[in-house]
Amino acid sequence: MIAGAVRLLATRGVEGTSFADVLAATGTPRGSVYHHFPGGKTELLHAALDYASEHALAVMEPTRGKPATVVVKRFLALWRELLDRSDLAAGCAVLAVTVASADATLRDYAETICGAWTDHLAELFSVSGMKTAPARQLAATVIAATEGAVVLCRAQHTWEPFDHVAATLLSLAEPGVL
Amino acid sequence: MIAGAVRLLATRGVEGTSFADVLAATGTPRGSVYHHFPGGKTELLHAALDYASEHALAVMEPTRGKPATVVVKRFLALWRELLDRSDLAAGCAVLAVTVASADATLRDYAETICGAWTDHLAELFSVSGMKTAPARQLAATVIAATEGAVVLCRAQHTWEPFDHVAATLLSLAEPGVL
DNA sequence: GTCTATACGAAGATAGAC
DNA sequence: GTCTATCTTCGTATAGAC
Repeated sequence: MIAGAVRLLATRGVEGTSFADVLAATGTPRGSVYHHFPGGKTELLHAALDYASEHALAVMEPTRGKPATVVVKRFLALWRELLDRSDLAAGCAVLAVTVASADATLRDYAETICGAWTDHLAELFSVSGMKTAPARQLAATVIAATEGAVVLCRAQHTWEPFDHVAATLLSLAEPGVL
Repeated sequence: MIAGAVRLLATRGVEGTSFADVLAATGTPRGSVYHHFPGGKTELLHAALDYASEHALAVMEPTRGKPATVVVKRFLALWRELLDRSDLAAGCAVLAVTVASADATLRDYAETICGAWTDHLAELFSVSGMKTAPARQLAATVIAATEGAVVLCRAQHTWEPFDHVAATLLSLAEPGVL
């Protein structure tokens, strides 16, 4: 059910992710929603963000110690898979909450996740040999450009933005560029 | 009223932009909404997207013939102003529609706008002396990274992502890099 | 735990008076 | 043109039976 919420969040946004939709999409019994999520929709979306965030962090982790280009490649692959599986319809659940949630608690949690992603990516770059400042710059650029590319691909129904951004980011991750 | 809709769209998303909110934010009389916008909310948001798109294109235009770094600087300034005026709360109206609109007509219009932005930016880079392929790659990267940076700044309440991305994009726009 | 039924509010849209 | 009143739909949340 949490995974279903993530999927809906990523494709239709916060307001498009109603309980009815989540239930219909996952086949979950209706009567037990507030049994499992006493906090209602906020709690469900909170769990969904958590799930999405952990998944992303877990995917990045095995690249620890590898060159920066490998880290970037793995990060790009994560999002390429998302776009591919959804036929360019799904995006980032965290971004969806950031730009369209009325709930300040949820937006704050999205803030935490974004910060964690940046820190994690920057640390992976540091371990791979980059100095702290360029590592943080590269991390911010990679996350921003990738998130933006995903949105553009969804809008334009084309892989072109993603391919262009991927090429650019990989060249930026080459040793000595930043 | 259209400008008010753009503002709400950029800060709260599609579902957060109710007629009541737009009216309250702009002081428009309530009874005449469907007089001016017979198509209802869809028509209002359509007009809002149009307005936002034209504004962006108009801001870019005076950089025609200037070096690519100047074009990028002006584009970045456009978004820096938006973030600054809203204290890191507002974002891109077109992006908001792309990620959270149930209306396929609106999403399609957002697609058109994204395409127009990319084409326009790529043409400015071409005029400034870049070859077609790198011009398109730089255009896609600039738009994606900037849009992503705006979202991250909103999420984290920090200018850090934007500053990092701005520095990276400016170095990418230097002659001969791409 | 899971169900049905229902209360409650929000928001889009329409009708008709002025 | 602008207003008020109202209809309708939808989504969250609760109550209570099984």
